[in-house]
Order: sequence, then structure tokens, then C-alpha cells
Amino acid sequence: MAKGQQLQAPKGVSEYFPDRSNTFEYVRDCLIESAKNSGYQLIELPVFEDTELFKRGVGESTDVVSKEMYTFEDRGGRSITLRPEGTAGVMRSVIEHNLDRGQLPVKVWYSGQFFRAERPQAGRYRQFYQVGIEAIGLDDPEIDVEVIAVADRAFRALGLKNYSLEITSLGDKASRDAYTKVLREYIAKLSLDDETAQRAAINPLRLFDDKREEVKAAMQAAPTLMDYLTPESRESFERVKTLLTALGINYEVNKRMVRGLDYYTGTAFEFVHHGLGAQSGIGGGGRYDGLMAELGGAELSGIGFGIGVDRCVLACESEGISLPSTFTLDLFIVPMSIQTKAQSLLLAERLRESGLKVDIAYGDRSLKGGMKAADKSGARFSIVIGEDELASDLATLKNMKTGDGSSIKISTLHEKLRDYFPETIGDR
RNA sequence: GUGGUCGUAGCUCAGCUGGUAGAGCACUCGGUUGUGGUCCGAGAUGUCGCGGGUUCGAGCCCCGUCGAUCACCCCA
Repeated sequence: MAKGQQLQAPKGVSEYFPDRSNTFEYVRDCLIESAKNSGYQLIELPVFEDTELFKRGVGESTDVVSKEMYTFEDRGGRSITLRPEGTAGVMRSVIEHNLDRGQLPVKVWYSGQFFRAERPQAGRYRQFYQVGIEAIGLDDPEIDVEVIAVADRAFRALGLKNYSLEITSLGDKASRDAYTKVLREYIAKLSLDDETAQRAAINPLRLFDDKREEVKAAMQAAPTLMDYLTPESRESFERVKTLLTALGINYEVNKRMVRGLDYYTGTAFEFVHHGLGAQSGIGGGGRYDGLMAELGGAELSGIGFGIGVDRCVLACESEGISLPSTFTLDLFIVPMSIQTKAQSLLLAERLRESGLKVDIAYGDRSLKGGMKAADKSGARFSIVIGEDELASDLATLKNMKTGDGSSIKISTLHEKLRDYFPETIGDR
């Protein structure tokens, strides 16, 4: 427990340590794997950027920018901000390094920490981990569906079932402007309290997300964006739906979906898990038409998503899914005495160099203690190294699962283990 | 930023209307002079989140503070 002056982690951060860190690692890698399988390549970016990037990219009217950013001045007097989301940074890098000059679309994935200074709650942290992808330079329903499929495939690979996909179309800028005008007129006729009215003034779409029954009821009859889509937007959205069905991906059209970042246009989607608390979105994203140009780049459209790794871990736990451990050991060595510890370490290093995963019982433990350590390590085999073994070069290789032991020559242990782990042993 | 609940051993928690701490799990050692998982025995562990107040006496009551948690707001 926290004692007096004991240091503790900053408020609202999530930490993963054994054994739970294995779950985190597995989930993250699974998401990344899915992106790689669809041809996305790594883009590794800084966690802090010029504050201006987010103000222009994400939008100053958004909550994320107006009150949730970790912003500070560096020693050169520059305003720096810890990234609250990933897309703006990717765009900046693409523009800065002319990544869009070659074949399109540019397909990249990223993963890492993001920061928002919010009040923490279930599934919402001030530092959170996200895996995301972006496909830039192509406005096409097929790529929209591919992006959605990357996320859906990853969730299925994790074994998740209790989630659903919601999609909508936010239309192009023309559709959006026409609609917003009508919606503002509708909202103006409602009698709302000051705070709510202020929220509506910033972004009228927000009211669709209000949790209060009276507001929900009032918004029930509100016009929806779907009715104001241009023919092109409508046709594109129809194609997205058709393709999702063809891929066997279930979805629900949510005409009232709200996206918190200003740059979204066209296809927008959100994966919602039903076993979490109030923060139920495990991943979401959509198309952005004006973002690149806004940041000084070409007039290129793009689409991407961000998936919350922390929330996916919680989702797996809520469904009782037990993921394979990312930590595995092939062999655990138990030295009998202080005299054999050094020899054991040499043996371990030799085996490790050939690609085996090997650990040793350190400290002056009893044989029983050493074997308990071997047991808990989860290693598939154990071997006790004592004076006798070193003198005779004979030891018992024990299968920890079955309990069977077979006598082997220590000098040929490498070859013996090669039979069991052909995939891990390299030719060195 | 606003509100509810909570803060006792590494973990999960018990502790009646105030009388200075306990269980299970985990851990270490032993029962089995050199082979784990089951079983049995023994042992170690806390300034009861922190600070102040009331009291002869506070884990328990009061105030503050920090943290956690859940919800609003917002979102991954």
C-alpha cells in the first residue's frame, strides 16, 4: 500500500506487469498482426508534436484540443503537446517526408501511448495505448471496408464476440454544411439549459450523444445527416454496406453517431463492446477529406482507425477469454549448489545463444525451492545440475508436464532440445 | 472540471455500539541427506493511505488531503 512519501504513478495511468502484461502484449500484437496482414507498414512517430498540429488538425472547438491536451513549453520556448490522437501526426509526417509522392494509397500502422488530461474512469486513462492504421490518398469504398475489416479480423482473432460495429456516413463538406444549418434550426426551437445549449453551439451533433432521457426524446425527431447526403456520398455509403455484407461483417447503421474529432467526413465507424462500462468504444475511425490540405499537404483523402488496446484487454477479460501467454520458457536449470552455479550459467548462455529460452534458479535455494521455481516458470523442461552431473556429464532432463525424466549427456543437451524445439533453434 | 462510493499484510478481504489487528491465497523453510504440481507442519509480513482534531484510549467518530473506483462531460 502507499506509504507516506512513497512514490506512485501519476493519476490515471494504466500499468501492465506480469502476468497481465502478457495479455496486453498478446492483444497489441494481435492488432498489429492484422494490420500487417493487410499490407500496412510501420510508421514510428514522436509522442509529442508542435501544439499547432493538433489545433489545426483535430480542431480547436473539440474537447480534446480545448481542454484535454497535455501542453507545455520546452526550453526553446516552443509550445509542445503530448499527442492526444494519432492521425494528425501521421499526416504531418506524410507531408513532411513526401510519402504521398509515390504509389497510393500510403498504408501505415502505428502503436503507442496517447495522452488526454481527462478524469479517469473505467476504460479511460490519461495515458492510453492505441494501435491505428491509416490508408492515405485513395477515396474508395473498397479501402473503407478494408480498414474496417482489419479491425474486425483482429477482434475475432482475439476471440471477442460481445461487440458490434456501427457505421454511418458523415457526408462530404457540402452535405455536412447544409445539414448542420438545418440541425441548428431544429435545436434552436428546443428549450435547453445553458450548458447543453453551449455544447450544441460548439457541435450540434453532440446532442445525439446525450444520456438524458428528455434530451434523447427531443432529438428523436431531429433531422439526420443521412437525409442530406449528396448522391455521390449516398452511393459510396451503399457500396460500403454491400461490401461489408459480402465479407460477412455484421454492422448496424447508426444515423446518430457522433465523432469527437472535427476532421471526419464520409464513412465513419465505431466498434462498441457490450461488456464494458460507460466507455464502451473499443475502436473507431473514419474518412477525412480535408485534413491533409488543412495541414499544408496535397488535397488527398484518407481513412483510418484507432483501437484502444487497454479497452480491448478489458473486453477480453469481461468475456472471460484466456489468451495464450506471450511468455514461454523451453528449459529451466536448477543448480544443486553454489559450486555448480557458474557452470549452470555457462550452460544456459550456450543454449540461449542457440535460440532457446532458458532461465535458472538463482540464489541459494533448496532443491525443492529450485524445482518450485522451475514449475512456476512454466518451462517445458527442467534439469538439475550438481557435482555428480558435471563430473559424469549425465543429467536428467525432466518433462515438467508429464513428470517423466530421461537421462541425457549435458554436452549434447543442445541437440536433444533441438528435437523438441526445431523452430526456435537457429543454426549457429 | 462536477458528483457518489471506497482506502486494513504482496493479493482478496474480515474487524460487532471506539479498548492499540486477523483469515484465505501467495511467499520462505521443513516433513522426503538430490527433483515441482497434492497433502501436513512451521515461519516472515502491516507506523490500518497521509495530516490534523475529539477522547483516558481511534482501524472504527470529525475535518482536510492524496489516491482508487464509478458516473456526468468526453472518448480509445
